[in-house]
Amino acid sequence: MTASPARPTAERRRDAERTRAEILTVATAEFADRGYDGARVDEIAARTSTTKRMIYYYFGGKEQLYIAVLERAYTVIRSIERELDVEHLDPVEAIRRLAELTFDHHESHPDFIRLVSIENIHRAEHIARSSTLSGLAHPALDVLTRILERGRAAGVFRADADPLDTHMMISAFCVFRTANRHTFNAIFQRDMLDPARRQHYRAMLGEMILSYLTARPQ
Amino acid sequence: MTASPARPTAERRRDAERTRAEILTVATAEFADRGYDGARVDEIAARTSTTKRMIYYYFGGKEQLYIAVLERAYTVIRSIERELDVEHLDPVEAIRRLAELTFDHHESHPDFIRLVSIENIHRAEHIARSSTLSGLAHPALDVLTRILERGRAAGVFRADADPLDTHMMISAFCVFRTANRHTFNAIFQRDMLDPARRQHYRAMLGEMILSYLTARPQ
Amino acid sequence: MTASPARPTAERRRDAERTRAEILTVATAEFADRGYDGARVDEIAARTSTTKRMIYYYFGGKEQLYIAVLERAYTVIRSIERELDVEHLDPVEAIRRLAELTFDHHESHPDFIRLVSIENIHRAEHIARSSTLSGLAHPALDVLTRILERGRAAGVFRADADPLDTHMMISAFCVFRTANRHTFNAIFQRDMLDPARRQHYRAMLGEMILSYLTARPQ
Amino acid sequence: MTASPARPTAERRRDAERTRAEILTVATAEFADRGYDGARVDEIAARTSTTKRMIYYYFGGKEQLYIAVLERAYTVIRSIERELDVEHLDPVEAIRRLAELTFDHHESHPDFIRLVSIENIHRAEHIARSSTLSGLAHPALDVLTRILERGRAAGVFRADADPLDTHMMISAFCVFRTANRHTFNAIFQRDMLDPARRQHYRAMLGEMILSYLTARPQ
DNA sequence: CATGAATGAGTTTTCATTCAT
DNA sequence: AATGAATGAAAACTCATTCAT
Repeated sequence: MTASPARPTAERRRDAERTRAEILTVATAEFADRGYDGARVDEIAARTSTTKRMIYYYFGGKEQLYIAVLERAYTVIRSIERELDVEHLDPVEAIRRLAELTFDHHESHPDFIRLVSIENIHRAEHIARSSTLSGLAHPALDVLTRILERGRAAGVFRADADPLDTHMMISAFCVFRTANRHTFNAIFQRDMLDPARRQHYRAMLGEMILSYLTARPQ
Repeated sequence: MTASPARPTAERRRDAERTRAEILTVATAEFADRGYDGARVDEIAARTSTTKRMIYYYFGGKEQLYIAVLERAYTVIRSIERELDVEHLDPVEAIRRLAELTFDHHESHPDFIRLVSIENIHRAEHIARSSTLSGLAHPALDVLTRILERGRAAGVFRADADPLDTHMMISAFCVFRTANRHTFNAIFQRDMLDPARRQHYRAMLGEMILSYLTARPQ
Repeated sequence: MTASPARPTAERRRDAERTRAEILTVATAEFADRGYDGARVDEIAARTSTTKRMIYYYFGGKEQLYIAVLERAYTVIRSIERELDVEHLDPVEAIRRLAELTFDHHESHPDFIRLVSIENIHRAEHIARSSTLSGLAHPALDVLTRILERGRAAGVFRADADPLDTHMMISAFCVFRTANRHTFNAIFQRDMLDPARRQHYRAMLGEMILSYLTARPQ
Repeated sequence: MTASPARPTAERRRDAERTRAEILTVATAEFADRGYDGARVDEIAARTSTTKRMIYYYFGGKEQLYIAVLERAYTVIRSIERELDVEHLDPVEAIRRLAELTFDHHESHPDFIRLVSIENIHRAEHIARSSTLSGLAHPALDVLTRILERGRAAGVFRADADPLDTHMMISAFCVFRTANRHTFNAIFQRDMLDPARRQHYRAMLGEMILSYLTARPQ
């Protein structure tokens, strides 16, 4: 009867989605910045266009919000990994390219690295609690698996090269550079994220991984 | 009522030192376990034979206690590094041995690794605030510097091999294995600290470092 | 060394005890007045000479405070019951006297009756959680048991008279009069606690119990 | 989009009535279960096929909903009382039968008893606020009045037997058995609602009331 | 009639720190 | 050197109710 309108349900739902997303974005920054215990729900709310109440309305509590943050962060990273396009290269160049892209992704997602560090401090208990996170695919690992197979078949990679080990070596280097930047700099006065040293580390990673993969096992 | 027994000054000083040390030990465990913000002063006091008041008496507050914990933790690690005795080996074997011993030290000091992660979350602001920590020597780095020099002189190591870069590669691997154990296991179902895989990782680290150092720069 | 004084430890402990007791007294009134969910920790604190923080310091939380209130209330009632001195009377008079004293106790402890009603709304879950409350003695029941035995032996009481049943009949009457006062009055316009009717109800209870106990089972 | 089908007014009214009734049923359970302050509007809405908004639409608010719950509960009980059909019996048997039926009604309406307890905690303020509840007839009391009159006329009942007092004695017993079930059981380890003891209590009530009514006043 | 989103004001709880002796 | 009691400020969380459509 009433010429209702202006804002149909679909539009309002979009608003709700936007509110949820805004909270999530702000919460990601806050949790990454201060850790789970250091983060303040009040602070997250204050940096939002909504109120603290909405955080509880949409997420239920601080912990669930944190889990939602982790879920989104991992999902984003995984979707980036899915863009990896290196399989048209020969195995050696594919690995180098993969390592470099991984290096780049870590550098451009410091919040994600921090969230992972924070989650490790909590012994990954929140990941364990999230079915979303447990069931996530590993695009980068899949790509790596295929490249290593090709390289082994071609005889350029050592026979015992393992995808997950290789992934670990790459990750270790990239994660350490970001996650341990501050203590490393404080102790050794060397900023691993100094742009002037970026190319150096990027090349070093590729050589480290390739020299390992192309070496004969001892 | 009780006429408190006359205790000689020296004895009382020893008691004080013991109390301080006890607090420090408990605090190390608590901070490593829960992070700076997650740690509870009450909890530390409760696990101690003294009272909360003593924490304030001896250390001044939670932050200073945390800094004292960091200082002791770094000092202990450094004194372990000072024990390194690899310089009688030829450069290649010395590096392998150094990497393996570093690997072992990381494995046997998980609390230290956690404290470092925690301190990185706080952007090393407490280390910066501590003159003790800024001025600490780097025995491992000194050893590494001398070995690399010998190796380069002998022509077995690449000319551009840098001590701090090498130290970083070793640390990255060892730290990642411990610090990121939980998320890695949650995501990939592989426990990097599984004793059954220990020897595998230990050898892998040596090969990775040596294949890099002995490779020709590309 | 310092001529310490003014307030020795014992005295301060007494203060603490006084603080605890004050909180308990105020809390008893608040919980009895508004029920568990209706009671406000803030309100209890406000009516106290201490702060809300002290409630948590001494009791741990709202629920534990409520349990402490229940424990004290039951303990007080039991100590009153222990004063019962009716066993020098012949069985009939002893029962009448016991009923009358119970009647009096209920009338003078309306808060206790309210707490019991409230606890029943919560299905006695807090009593179940309190070891103190589960293990409380029942002086009134013990007295009753002995009187009924004497009466049965003398042939004045019916053979199937049971102490707990008798206790229940007495309690039902006394509790109902207090606990259901308000709805009864709202529905029937009769205030069961009107002082003018007090003696009437008091006598009625005695007759009801005694006529039952002295009747032949049908 | 969907051209909502033309529904005749009568049908919509019936839906409305059904919605109202559903809310009332759910609310009765929730209020009886948790008390006025413990009940949650959200919870009631969630257990309903409608939304929270409807509760406010139909009832105005939590308090009015609670009053509506009380009104329906009392109305139901009164209509049951109106079914009482004991006046064809001789006075003694009529009283016994009346007591037993009251006993049965209490047992089969535990939610009603709980609501009455809850309302007493609130000093019957909501009943006072409801004109419906104040003006309710008392069928049971009317029946009782006539039986007692007959009995007194016949000389089998004591001259001072009062209908409302008799009603109170019966109610006290029946209400206590249900309302105080939990604390009684927690304290004395006797479940007054154990089906095995049902007949015992039922007979006991009749004897208690009749022995009183047939006794000579003392 | 109906509904999902939103919210203000309150409510419980926590925590590092200090006081008085 | 030591201690139990105390505390203010802030933090997380809750709930009945209303808004906009």
